[in-house]
Amino acid sequence: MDQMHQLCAPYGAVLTPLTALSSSTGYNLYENAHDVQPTGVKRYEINDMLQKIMSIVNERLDDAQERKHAFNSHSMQPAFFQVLCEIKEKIAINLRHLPEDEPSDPQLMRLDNMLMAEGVSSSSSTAMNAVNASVNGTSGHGNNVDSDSALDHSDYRAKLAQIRQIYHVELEKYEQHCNDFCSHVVTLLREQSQARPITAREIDRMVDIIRKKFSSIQLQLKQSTCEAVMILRSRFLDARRKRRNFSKTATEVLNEYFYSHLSNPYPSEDAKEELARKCAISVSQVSNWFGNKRIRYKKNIGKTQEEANMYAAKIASQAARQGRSGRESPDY
DNA sequence: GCGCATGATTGCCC
DNA sequence: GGGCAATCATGCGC
Repeated sequence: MDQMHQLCAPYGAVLTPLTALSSSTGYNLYENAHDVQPTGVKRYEINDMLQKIMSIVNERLDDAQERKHAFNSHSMQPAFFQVLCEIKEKIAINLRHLPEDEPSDPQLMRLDNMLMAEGVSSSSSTAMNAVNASVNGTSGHGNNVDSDSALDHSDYRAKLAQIRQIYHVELEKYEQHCNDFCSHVVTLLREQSQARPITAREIDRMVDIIRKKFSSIQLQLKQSTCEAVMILRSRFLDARRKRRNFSKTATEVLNEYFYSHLSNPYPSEDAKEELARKCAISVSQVSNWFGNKRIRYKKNIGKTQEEANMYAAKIASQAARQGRSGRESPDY
């Protein structure tokens, strides 16, 4: 914002160095003993002009138009402009000292990624896909959903859609204000460039600075949105703790695999996917099931022996049937 | 309502 | 990252 202050500073801010520099510019304002300048303009005229310039900045733009026009058409205006150019050169308000474009903020990138992943900052169709993926994700219910959880899901979707809507409305508002402010500043600087040296590149720089300021506000908006999504998500995840037992068929399929691979009950990723497909559950649910099963089998090996025998007999009879029909035994 | 079964989560280890 | 062990939270039969 310092650069903005420097560029938008009242004319008075550069009038003090004007005195000091006047002798070196050839427009010595005060040293003439008879109060007459080399151009034939008297000292009181210069003071009068400076006073007018000073007062212009305190007036409304509309009210100042006439006086600005008078200033621009004044015979001393080109000389004054030249003085300001040289002053500017001396006090080094130039682009060499302005910082180059900064790399993308990693925090902003993280927030953007999260908002994209949650389907908040992407297009609407992609957003709903992301929401659906989030709701029916790998660690979720899979296809094992009932009407209660469906209600939870629709509630989650509705709330996420609400967050998305608020986010986009606010974002649009910020962008609108930013554009309005930028165009206002550009107009102002272009107008001022008639009276003092302001290059097009400096105006562009100023617009960049303003946009960066507004992007910091956007960052806050993104942070707030992320927080809201996280809170909503954590509530939904809590709700997902309401587990549902697997279907009888699913449990049988899993048990058959477990007891037929009792020497090494560690299904490969492919086998887990196949089991997940057969049982209509997710791969992570299959992993959970086998994790629980291994521990509980080991803890209770005597008690589960009966179950093991039952499945062993079942597997043997299946193998016998398949042998008679010439089919190969299923292998995950 | 109680106790057990069971799916999910968490923290730790390798 | 996968597996183990402990634990939580819920389902379910009695």
